Amino acid sequence: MASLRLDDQLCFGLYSASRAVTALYRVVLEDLDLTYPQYLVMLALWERDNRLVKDLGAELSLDSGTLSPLLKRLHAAGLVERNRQADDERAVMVSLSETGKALREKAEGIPDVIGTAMGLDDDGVARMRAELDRLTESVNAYREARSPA
Amino acid sequence: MASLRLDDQLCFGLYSASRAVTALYRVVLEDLDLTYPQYLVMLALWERDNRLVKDLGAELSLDSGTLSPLLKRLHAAGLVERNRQADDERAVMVSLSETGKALREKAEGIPDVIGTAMGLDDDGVARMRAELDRLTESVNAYREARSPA
DNA sequence: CGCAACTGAGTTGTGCACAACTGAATGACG
DNA sequence: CGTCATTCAGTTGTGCACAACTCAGTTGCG
Repeated sequence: MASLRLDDQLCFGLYSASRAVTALYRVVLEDLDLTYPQYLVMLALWERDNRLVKDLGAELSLDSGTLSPLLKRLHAAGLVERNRQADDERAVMVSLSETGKALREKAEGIPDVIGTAMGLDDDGVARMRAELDRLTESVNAYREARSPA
Repeated sequence: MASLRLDDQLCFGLYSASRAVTALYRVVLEDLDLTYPQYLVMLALWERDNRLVKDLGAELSLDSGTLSPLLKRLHAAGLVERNRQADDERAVMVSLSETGKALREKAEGIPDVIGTAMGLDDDGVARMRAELDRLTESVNAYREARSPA
């Protein structure tokens, strides 16, 4: 039976874990002068360059209200270029600059550092990821049913 | 072997899950006119009233930079009182108003709604909470070792 | 064609999260 | 007793996250 006690709640555990991981990234990403959300955008671009703002938003579940200023900062840091599409003037293509591509080298070691800090073996990581994905899916489905977009 | 691929990463799963749960709370807490962090403070006070700002901060791992304006908003909403201690003028005691106490009734149903949305049985919740707590602990220990307070 | 509906990016405003700081109150110690 | 370090709450500034909105560009459709 669920109660209103703070320490019963899975949600608080999730919130705490997420903040703890972000705090670790803050330290690790200091070298690269990136915040965690900026690092996520860079990850997406390192994986596949030349993306529309819309597509980055879909992958990270972030809207233009978050991405526009974030991309402006990445541009100011010299890491990405932004160009409107010729065939659709509404759309903006985001591309890595040479500096942005080069930064990938400095990021190579990060996943292992984070992995070590989490103290999970590969199985543990995979299991937890699967559970978290299922949880996200379930929660989003419930919310969308209750509060239709 | 950890890689820089976005969809490999446990951290992104954690970040996504945390945002999904917060988005669900946003809908559920609409009735109470509370944000999720405000709800956490109310939970802490419903559990034990009359707390110093410092103690709330310790329980929720939030500093005064976050709590001071949040408590100001809870006060403006008529839910809490804030009074400086007579024996230590630095400390501020946070107490529930009658309205704040009464709001608890409206919150009684929330844990079950969230539980249903997450689609986990009691065992699943307990297991996940344990894993998340362990993860938080491990990550915080690593970070504190690497970047001493 | 004409125009209404929609789409994509951006802006504005609110509220967290956190670093860095201020300033008053307290405590420790020679 | 004096003074120096510490503690506590609050403020300021930056950067997400998100709702609500604007506005130009595009599409659909009669």
